[in-house]
Amino acid sequence: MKYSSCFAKTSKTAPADADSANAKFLIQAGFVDQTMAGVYTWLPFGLAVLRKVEQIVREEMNALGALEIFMPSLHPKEFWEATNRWDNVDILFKIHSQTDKDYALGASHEEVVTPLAKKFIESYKNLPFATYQINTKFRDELRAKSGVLRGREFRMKDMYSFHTSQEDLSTFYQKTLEAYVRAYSRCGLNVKVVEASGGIFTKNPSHEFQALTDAGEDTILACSTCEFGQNIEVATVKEGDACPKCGGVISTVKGIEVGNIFDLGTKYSDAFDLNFTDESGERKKVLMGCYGIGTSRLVGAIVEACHDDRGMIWPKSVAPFQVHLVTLNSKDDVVKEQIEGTASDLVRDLEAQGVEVLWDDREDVSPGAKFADADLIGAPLRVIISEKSLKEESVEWKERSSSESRLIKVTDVIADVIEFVK
RNA sequence: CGGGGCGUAGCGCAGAUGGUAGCGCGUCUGGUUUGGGACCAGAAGGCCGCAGGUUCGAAUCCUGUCGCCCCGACCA
Repeated sequence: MKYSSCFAKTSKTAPADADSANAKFLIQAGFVDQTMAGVYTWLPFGLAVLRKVEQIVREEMNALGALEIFMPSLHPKEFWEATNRWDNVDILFKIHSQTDKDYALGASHEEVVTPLAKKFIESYKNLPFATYQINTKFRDELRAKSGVLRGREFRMKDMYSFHTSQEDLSTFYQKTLEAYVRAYSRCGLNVKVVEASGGIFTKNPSHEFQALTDAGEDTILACSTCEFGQNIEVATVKEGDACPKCGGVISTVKGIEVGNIFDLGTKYSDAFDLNFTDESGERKKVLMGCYGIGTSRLVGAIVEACHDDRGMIWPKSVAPFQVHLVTLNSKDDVVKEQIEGTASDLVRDLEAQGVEVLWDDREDVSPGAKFADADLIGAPLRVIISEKSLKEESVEWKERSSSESRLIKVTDVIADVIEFVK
């Protein structure tokens, strides 16, 4: 893709009121645009990242055997009344129609998926199964904040599982926990799995997935040596204590909650009378689990964890493109043509190999401005083609995460890039 | 929802004591430039968030209102 063809440009100045790194850089680099408080448009570069994150999550859910569906965001009032959440959930957006009907905008989808499952579950032979969607959620938060970390409209992957026994649910719950850790890891983010409150969902323990960074709004008590961690809301340990698992020291850290899983038990099966017939012909409640990953928040968390003072530093797996190609102008028309020719050949060959390239083809912009934009946008690899490099029959290779650059022969670039993006 | 801050050109900002709006960046034209956000000349671009009020006169004072950000409360 040519930079000049993208309408969403970078800005030299950061937005004045953005405090968090994700808001600052995502807006300044033209990845998102704020429509209103807590609501963002995902622009081409930002959408590319969001899609990659969601695809990774999708692959991990598919690997669990869950099947993807797509549920509506407009919900009938009756579904939310069935769980007493119409009047008791403050964050629920409610809509009144011209035909005098009430609807909710989906803040979550237990109320939709449970009646749905009821249509297909009759006996133990239909169980277990899990289904998920990646969709937009609406929550009337009192205060949106921190860029895409806490919005009123945001993207979320939510999965629901249905079981005949607690053992089966627990097994699936554990497998999901492991799949979540893999998904975050593939997105370039290290997370801590912590014990958390089940909120209004369940009395059973739940687990949160916390990206540990000072920008986080959650307080975590974590062992410095083993994986033990608890959200301060439910913590049975305090700072300085010995870890109950390994004896290490417990310390306080900040985290961004990028996922949460719940053992729902029969909470929703009770509300919607979701039953199955077991082997002996007895009617029993279906056991459910629900599992969420805020995918747009995850993008924000990645920025919080992966940036420096010049801009974002995308992990290869979720970068909007792998290669940021910069061509520098020459006053010599012949050399200029060589530079352009080399660049367009390189773009063509890389794209043929499935490598995504942003080519900064602007002619009226100084080298410094192009470098600053490359640092801001944060593609993993910057490749410069210039008069200087072509004299050595080379391009200049610089990784965003490193301060060193080196020359690579033009004839070797394709192979080296393919190796790099692997 | 309580507390605080801020709304002036696309972005970042300046506009004591009221007199009808300016700077930098960006944009457009022309020219010179080209390895870490180049330079010169010219130009376009504003209902000073919105609504009332005070005044001969309001970006400026008063009242209300809307919006954005931060802290807190809240948070599946």
